[in-house]
Amino acid sequence: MKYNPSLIEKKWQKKWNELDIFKAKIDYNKPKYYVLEMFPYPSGAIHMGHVRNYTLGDLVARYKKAQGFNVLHPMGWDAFGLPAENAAIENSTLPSKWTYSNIEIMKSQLKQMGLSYDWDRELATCNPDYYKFEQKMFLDFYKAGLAYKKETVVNWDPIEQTVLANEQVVDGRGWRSGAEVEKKKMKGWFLKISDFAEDLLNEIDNLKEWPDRVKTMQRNWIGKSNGATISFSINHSDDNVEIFTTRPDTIFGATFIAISPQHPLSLKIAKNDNKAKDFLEFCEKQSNKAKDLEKADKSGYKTNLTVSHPFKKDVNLIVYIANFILMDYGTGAIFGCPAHDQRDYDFASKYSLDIIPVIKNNNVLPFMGDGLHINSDFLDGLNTKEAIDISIRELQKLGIGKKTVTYRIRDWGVSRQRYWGCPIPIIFCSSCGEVPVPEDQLPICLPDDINFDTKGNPLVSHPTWKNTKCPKCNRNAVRETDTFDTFFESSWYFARFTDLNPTKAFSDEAFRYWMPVDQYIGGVEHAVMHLLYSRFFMRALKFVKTIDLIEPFNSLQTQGMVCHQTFKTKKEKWLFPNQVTKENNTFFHINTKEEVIAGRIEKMSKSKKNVVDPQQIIKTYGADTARFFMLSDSPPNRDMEWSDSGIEGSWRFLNKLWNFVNILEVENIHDKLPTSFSKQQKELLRTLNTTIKEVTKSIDDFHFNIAVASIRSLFNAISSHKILNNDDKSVILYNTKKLLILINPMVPHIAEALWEILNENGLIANKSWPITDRSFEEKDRIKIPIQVNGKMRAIIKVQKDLDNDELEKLALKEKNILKFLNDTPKKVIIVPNRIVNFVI
RNA sequence: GCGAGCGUGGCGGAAUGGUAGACGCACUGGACUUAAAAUCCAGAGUCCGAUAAGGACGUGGGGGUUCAAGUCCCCCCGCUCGUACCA
Repeated sequence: MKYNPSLIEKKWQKKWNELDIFKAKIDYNKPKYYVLEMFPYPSGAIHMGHVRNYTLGDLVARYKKAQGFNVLHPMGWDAFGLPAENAAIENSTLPSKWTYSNIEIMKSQLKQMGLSYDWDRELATCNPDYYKFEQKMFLDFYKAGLAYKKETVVNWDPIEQTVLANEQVVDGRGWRSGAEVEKKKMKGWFLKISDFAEDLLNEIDNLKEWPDRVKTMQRNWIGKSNGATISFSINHSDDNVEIFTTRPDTIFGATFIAISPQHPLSLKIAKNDNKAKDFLEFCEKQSNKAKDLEKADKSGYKTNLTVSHPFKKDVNLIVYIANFILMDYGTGAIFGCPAHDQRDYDFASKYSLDIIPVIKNNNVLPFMGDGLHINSDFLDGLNTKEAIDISIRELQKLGIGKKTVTYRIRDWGVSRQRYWGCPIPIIFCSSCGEVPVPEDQLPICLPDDINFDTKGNPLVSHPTWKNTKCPKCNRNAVRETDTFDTFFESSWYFARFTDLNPTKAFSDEAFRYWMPVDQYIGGVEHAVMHLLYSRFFMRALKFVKTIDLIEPFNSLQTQGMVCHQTFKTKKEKWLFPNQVTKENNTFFHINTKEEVIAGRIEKMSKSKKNVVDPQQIIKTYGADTARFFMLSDSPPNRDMEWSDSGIEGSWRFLNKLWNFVNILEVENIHDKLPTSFSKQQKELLRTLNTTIKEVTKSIDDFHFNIAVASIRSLFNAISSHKILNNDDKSVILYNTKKLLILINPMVPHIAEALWEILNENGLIANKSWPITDRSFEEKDRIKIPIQVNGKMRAIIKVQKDLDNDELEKLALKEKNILKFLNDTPKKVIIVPNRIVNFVI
């Protein structure tokens, strides 16, 4: 029988479904294991990134099940978001309709992949059954003082009359309208993540199974700095300007003060100073994306104000308004010490300000390192650490400074001026002010009767939706028309999966049993924001006494991107890979036959058309081949390249496996091992044993490509085993069954089918993971490389654990070694069972 | 700009500081076939050498530590992710 994936995949998916074997139930007799992949945005169709992510997760889920864990492996939809509104505008449909139909499509695609989800736990965040709970959570946060309203600056498109997301601003213009984007001040809701900054930072140390790079990024994002605030009094005025610095020790090198354009003092100055006003307007036009802001040329406006230096009586420092000073960080003001800070140096050079070195070095400025202080009065001769302490002490004595800790992390702005998100349950009353919606009036559902013909947020222009009565005084009032940032939904969905309780966000028992997530898997692009918000959310929920857990994810793995070669016509038009054919190392357009330029290998993206549709791949080769290729080539945490030849290779391997098992003679052969073995049999069993060890370790280490490689090696060993008698057949059958169990988490359909062909009863999905057998553990003879001066010159095969003298003697018998050893070696380095190195 | 990561044959990638290139793809030769595909067997980092033995070079570039460096340290180059309203 030929390998027919579409036939067997359907058959076994149906079987798993009928037997409901992936349904998760609380069972206190088994250790639990919660494996979760980041849920997708229902954009319309699954892409290779999803295929990769979910294949990784499914491997873990099935592997842990085989190891005897009670596995929870759910899937759902991150269903609110901007693309649904864009689609609604472009195709005059409703965001909900578009989203739900996408969910249908994508769900059927995921089902074709044979993933071991408990679909009974499926959720969509745009469903009121889901978002009603987060309205309650927000109210809890609000009542606990964790949510507040403050003014914020947004991108405003004057033509569309709408707020633009950063990604909708292209070169300072609205992506649809092309209008120059304005900055507009608006009030929005914020959550006090900064209250938890210290704890979020400290607890990173306890995230033992998170990648170091993610932890480093989060630490840097939180950005704790120890420093000082110093208050400078402004000459001829009662005002002060308070600055923050991490380097109070360089105070004697201060040559100017710089304040943010959004600083209250800047605004005050601009009232009576048109040039200052012009400068602030210039700054407002600058992009507020961090990357643009930092890259922009440093520029400043010299105000008429000066402050006096606290320790240098006759020195006055000019106050500048400078575009590179961020209002959100520290106090929004600094003192500039050009000699020891790159940005200050650039600024001072541009405006010809004094540069006074205060730390001794070899005169290369700016110098950011440590050293002995000079030109610094009472700090002279001290190193940085001492000088920081003393300078703060002296500032304190003067009553103008103190030790201060600052965090770079800002409070989380959760307001979005959009329709397709969870409504924020607040009512504005002209007499009572902002009033939380009473809990018995939840949920506040989105209206369906909307249209996007009117500009701006449909909730604002809706004729009735926002009109309501004040819960306190019953007078006419209006609802908050902002909706939540979609990171709100993704900050707790993993907890909701533990139990789709209709009345509570999560039942205590289910939460306590399943949480935290044991293995979380997703793209590295979420390293900071999503993961940090989720960590914050757990803390906030604990703060309002909903739960008692602070870290949602025990182990984290981040996957790389799926990349593919790009193709362009000579006229610079992108082509899909299936429009291109290769002949003699040259690429041609499949229809026009014109030559095609093969571009760089890049992340698959629709805009560059270098995408391969998973649906097509599954149709051609089946889900198992797609899954196997996803696992076999690259380690999960690195980028991988999709290649046609790679998928072909996987397809060929599964065919080989299929054919091999199909022609295996199993009638009257049992898989009980003989009592004694031939040399060949022993070698094969040894290979099996190493393979079990290696596959287990590689899966535990998340090096699935190595697990695949060793399974392939095992298969090569089994299939090349010569059959001389029935004992050989038994050994082969024994090995093949173990191989099928090992490969099952990767390619579950073919594994089930072959399991059945071998006359096995029951599902392979329910079989236990194989264990190693000590009697086949190690080889007794090993190879030892012999080096001369660190260069490998010979290899000898010796008895294991041979002592050093014997080893040296044997090594010295090698012709090639003697050739290089003219003298007696100066030194002989021997690492037992490892290496011999003669140094001459 | 800042923060983080990555860089190994023609390609994807293996390698507790101890034989660089496991496993696979592509390639070459052979078997089978009327032929092709598929399949099977063999070969293979580059260069020198005879298709051998053996040698030289070789993990983005430059320097260093070490008996020994892909691996550790310093500098540089390139690419990727994030940068707070994309998800």
